[in-house]
Order: sequence, then structure tokens, then C-alpha cells
Amino acid sequence: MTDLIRLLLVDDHPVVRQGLRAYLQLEADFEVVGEAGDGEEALEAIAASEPDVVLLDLKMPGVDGQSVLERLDEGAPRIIVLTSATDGERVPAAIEAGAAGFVYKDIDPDALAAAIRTVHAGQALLAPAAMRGLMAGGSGAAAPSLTPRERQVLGLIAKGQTNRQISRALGVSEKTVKTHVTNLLRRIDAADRTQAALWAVRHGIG
Amino acid sequence: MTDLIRLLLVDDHPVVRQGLRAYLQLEADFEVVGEAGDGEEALEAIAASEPDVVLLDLKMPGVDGQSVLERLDEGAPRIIVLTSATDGERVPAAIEAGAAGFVYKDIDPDALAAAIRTVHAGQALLAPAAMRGLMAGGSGAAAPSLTPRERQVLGLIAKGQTNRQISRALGVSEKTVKTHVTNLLRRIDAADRTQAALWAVRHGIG
DNA sequence: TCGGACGCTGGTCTTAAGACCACCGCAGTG
DNA sequence: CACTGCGGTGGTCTTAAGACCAGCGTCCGA
Repeated sequence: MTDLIRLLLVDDHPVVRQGLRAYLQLEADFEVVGEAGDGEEALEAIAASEPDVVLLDLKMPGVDGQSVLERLDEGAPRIIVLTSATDGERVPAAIEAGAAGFVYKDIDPDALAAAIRTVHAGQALLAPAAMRGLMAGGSGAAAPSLTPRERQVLGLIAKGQTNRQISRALGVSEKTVKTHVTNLLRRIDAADRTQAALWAVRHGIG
Repeated sequence: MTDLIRLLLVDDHPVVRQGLRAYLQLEADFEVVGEAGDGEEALEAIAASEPDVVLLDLKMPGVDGQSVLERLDEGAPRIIVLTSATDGERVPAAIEAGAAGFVYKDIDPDALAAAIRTVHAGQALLAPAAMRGLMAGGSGAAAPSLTPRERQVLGLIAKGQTNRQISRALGVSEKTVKTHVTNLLRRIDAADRTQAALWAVRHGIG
């Protein structure tokens, strides 16, 4: 095997990185060239070690995975997003920001190795069926489709505020707040403010 | 070294278990006698392999860590709860249910080994300062003050369900659900279901 | 036995929430 | 110019939500 795939592991939990390294070192065509515990370190490590493929956790303190994706240039390594079942909602935005695909953290080692090789070969990863609906609707239903004001109102809903409280906070009438609420509920396909608040939490709003 | 500490690793992410095993196998006085990916497996593995110390993740699908703690008997192994910075709110309830202490998942290997030995020797782990306030007030304001049914209803609120939907899911009248909602709102000091849902998310319910 | 906790249910009432109708002004675009 | 998007506001109406009154039966501990 002459074509080594250079890997960088980015996750804030050392045990995750250690576990990944333990798996990946067993593959003859992989070389783990570095690790990073947050986005800042990741950017430095990418520049320093020039990996081919980065396994990137999105949810990290400080500079997170999404920020890393957004700061990478054209000639950057391929990115596989590591996610867990409860964090899947961040994935569409990450894909849109340039990630080549994603895997669940509970993936078995053979599948992970295959994913890495697939991505390294320039192909896209096939999303699990359970994620396709989310990704199909994801870009359309994701936070960017909210107007700035709607997003602001949503953020306050996600802090548990009533319409009246929000109207006072923003210096507008309660009627205006209700309008924004009605509009944003339709956009994010939520039936009520409780669902909207939960949606906001999952999308890192508020 | 004649006194081996038998360890069981419980976490739904294989990479975490693999990483932990990689660390812990380096310690001469530790023996990793098993792994489990959820609470059910954990209970079986505890019975089968009789570990001295269990490293237990609280947040797992199906039977979770808290349930494991609640099902263990008096003569059970010592439990160290694995948590991340964002899941700290579950810790007080876990301690109350019998865990000997907790460590963050980003702990370094030496500190983890020391924690295991401390717990095995029958001592309690010292909580980091950042957690003391939470634990001091934790027992009073934490989830255990909710009745089992209230907790269940709260879990469904935190999934965005209406009272009617919850009544159908639980096979009770909507009136009953409203009663539980009224009661739980008062207990967790929330003004409405949206705040309750957010509270639930923060406390790892639902 | 009694009292409290728990789960269940009914009734009455108020109100916040949200849908859907309408309109305005401003800015940008074809 | 006409149209769209955005932010703002008013009106009407329905209903889900939640507070607070009541009651029942079961279980458990003092």
C-alpha cells in the first residue's frame, strides 16, 4: 500500500480521540498525523500536519466544528463530521459549509474506515435513511431562512419568554411579536412555541 | 500488585469505551472485565462479571445511567459517573442514587486512574468547584423531586407534545395530564410548558 | 387507624397563544 | 411602475393551556 491517508482527529474528549486512534492505527493505509481538542487547535493542526481527511466533532467548546468548516479554504482536507444521534440537526449546516459527509459516533470500525476511504477518493458519503428527510428539508428549513427579526424573536422564545415579555424587550407591540411568531412557526414547521424553543435549542439559537 | 481493580465500562459510544480501555489497560492494578453499550447490557454485565468499579455514562438510549443506578442493590460495585461539561445537571441525581462520584470525559488518564483507586478504596471523589454550587442546590431543585408520572409527562412536553397528545400516549384523560403539568410546573418553578421543556432539556429529561 | 403521597378524574374560568383577515412604509429589483 | 421582502400594526376569532375548586381509591409509614 503506497497511498497513505493522513488523518486528523478533532474532538474535545480525549477518550474519543484515543478510541479513534486505536481503531484507525490498525488500518495499514491510515496514518493518524495529529489530534486536536477544539476548533482553534484543529485549524493549527490542519495547517501544521496537512491531513487528507479530518474527523471533526461539531460540538466543542470555544471554536466549534462549524466554525472550523467555515474558516477552511478551497484546498482544505476532506472533512467527516462526527455526530451523535441527538446532535444530528447540526449536520445539514455542516454539509453546506463544506463537510464531505458525516458518521455517527457509534459507527463500527470497518464502516468508519470505509467512510474515510470513500471520502478520500473524492466521493460523497451516503446519508443514512433516517437523515435524508432532515437533509432534504434541512437547507430550506434551517436557521438561515429566518429573517433577522424572526430569529431574534425565536431566540427569546428559547429563553422561555412570553409574547408580552418579548414585545417589551424589543420595544414593539405584542401584535408584532405574534406576527413574527406565526411566521417563524410556519418556516421551521413547528406547531407551537414549545416546539419552536426546542428547535432553537437544537440549532444553537438563543 | 496483588489487588486488581475490576472495571466495567458503560457508554453507548464504542470509541469512548475503546479509548477508556486503551487508557486503563496500561495500569497494572486495573483489569477491564467488560463493556456495555446501554443500561440493560450494563446490568447484565455487572451481574456476569462482578466489577469492583463501573465507569457509567448517564446519557444513553433505552435504559440510561440513572436507571442503572436506581436498579442496583446495596452490594453493588462503586460507580463513577462519566459526564461532559454540558451534561453536568444530571450528576446530583446520580450521586443521590448512589454513584460514588463523577469525572468529566475530558479527564486526563492519570486523574482518571486516581479517581478509580480513590473510589475503590471507599472514599468519595471531591467535586470540582464549578460543580459544588449545582450540587449544593441540586438536590432541592433537581429532578428527583418530581413524581415518576410528572417526570414522564415532562419528558413528553420536552418532545413538543400537546396535552392531548400526551393523554393519548399515556392512555389517561387530558384532564389528568393537565393536573400533572400544573403540578410539575410548580415544582420546577416554571411559568409555562415552554419553560418546562427548556428545563427538561437542561436536566437531561426527555 | 390516620394522614400523606400518588395517580386519576370532573368542573369552572381566564387568558395567552396563534391563525387568518387586513393595512402601512421602506428598500431593492426587474 | 409593479412586485417582493421586511418590519410594523390593527381586528376577529378559536382554542389550548393553566389555575384552582372538588372528589375518588390505593399504598405506605407513623
